[in-house]
Amino acid sequence: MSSKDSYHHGNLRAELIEAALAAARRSGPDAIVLRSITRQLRVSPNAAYRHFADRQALIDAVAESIQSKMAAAMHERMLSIEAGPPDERARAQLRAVGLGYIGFARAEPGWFDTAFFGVRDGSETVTGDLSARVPPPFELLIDALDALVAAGALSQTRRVGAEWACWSAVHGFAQLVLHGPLSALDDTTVTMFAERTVDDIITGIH
Amino acid sequence: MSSKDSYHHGNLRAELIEAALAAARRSGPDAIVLRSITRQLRVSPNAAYRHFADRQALIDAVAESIQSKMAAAMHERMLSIEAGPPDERARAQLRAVGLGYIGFARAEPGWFDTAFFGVRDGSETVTGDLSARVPPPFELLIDALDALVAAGALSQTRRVGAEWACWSAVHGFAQLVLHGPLSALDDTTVTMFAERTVDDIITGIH
DNA sequence: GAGTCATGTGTACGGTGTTTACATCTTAGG
DNA sequence: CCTAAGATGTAAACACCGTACACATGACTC
Repeated sequence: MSSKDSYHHGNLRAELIEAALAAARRSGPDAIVLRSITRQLRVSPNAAYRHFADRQALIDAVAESIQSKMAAAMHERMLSIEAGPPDERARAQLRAVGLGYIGFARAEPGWFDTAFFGVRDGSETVTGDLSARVPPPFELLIDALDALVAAGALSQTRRVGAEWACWSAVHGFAQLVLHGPLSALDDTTVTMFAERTVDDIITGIH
Repeated sequence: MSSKDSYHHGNLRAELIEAALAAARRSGPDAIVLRSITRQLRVSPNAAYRHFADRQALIDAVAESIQSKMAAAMHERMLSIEAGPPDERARAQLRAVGLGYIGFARAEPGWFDTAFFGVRDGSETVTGDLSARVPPPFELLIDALDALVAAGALSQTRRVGAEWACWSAVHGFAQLVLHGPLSALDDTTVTMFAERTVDDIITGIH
């Protein structure tokens, strides 16, 4: 029991994020509705405003949390790669990053939809720290590409811009699976196409 | 003047779509709000329900319209490709499809966000015609890939699944540009990375 | 000309994010 | 220890939203 059921909740900010995480997991970012979440926590609707500037700020916090979980899942998948020739190993790691990205999206569609730049309002200028906050999953990708260079499997000149090609491919595939035509296909077929897509982009960047 | 400013509007369905298109163009799908649009057309909020089952139905109609515009824009870009060796030409066409897709997204971000499977509510099962309605832009991609096979530049076995890899790459890139980190970069740099991504995926599918 | 049906309006309900003013608890300083 | 300040909760209200239901209007058919 972390709540003190008195006037002051004591741990609201954390529990708001947790409840929002649970809601998003079931039904995506639109399920993060302040009134519903505060109701769950037996707290007035406005209580949330003591911890978040507005709804979007809560969503952002949730997104950050999800990104960490996602990076952890991807990292775990990378660990199960046996050693071998450095270049082959580097390529396998990169492959694991891509398949891990897609795998997380398929395993946790609600979370995935919440994690990255959801379709926001049109008149939005991202505030400031554009280059500062790098999503942990993206960092994994950067590292994998750098390792590929270090292993001599990718030239320095071809290295520049490769991250965008890779991220584009896996992110787009995730969208197609979660909300596009690929959602109609059975799991094994989707897995096949996912591997095809990841392998192709890895081949392509060389 | 297409309106008759009497009790019956006379052309409401079409004008609803048009107004929704204009709103979406400025600020994306969230800007398609029934009350605002019906207000513009000097019509009661419920009037829309005589032509669309609900808000989503209107959005779907708008999306379909945008997809047509998009395919037209992409097609136009393909026309400006001079003749040459069949395989080179086929590859150039495919490249134009990809760059056209991304180009449209950058030129009309609000429309692009509305055109495809926007992040919907979690508890949604797409109703029925999964395989039936193929977005026109996607058809262009299919044709370009088939042409690549016909030109002998892509084997039959490598053909299967190639559309998903290609679509994934360009769609993902569009997301990264519109709502992701790439939005912070200047236009020429983004164009460079777009070309890189498209070229890489085309190389990769072979 | 009468009646039917498509298409519009009025009113109302339940939901939302957010603001403003006020209540309560915690905690630091004299 | 007591008090003032600041952090954190509540209450009421506002301005929206999508949508259901009953009713009004007008166009087209027999």
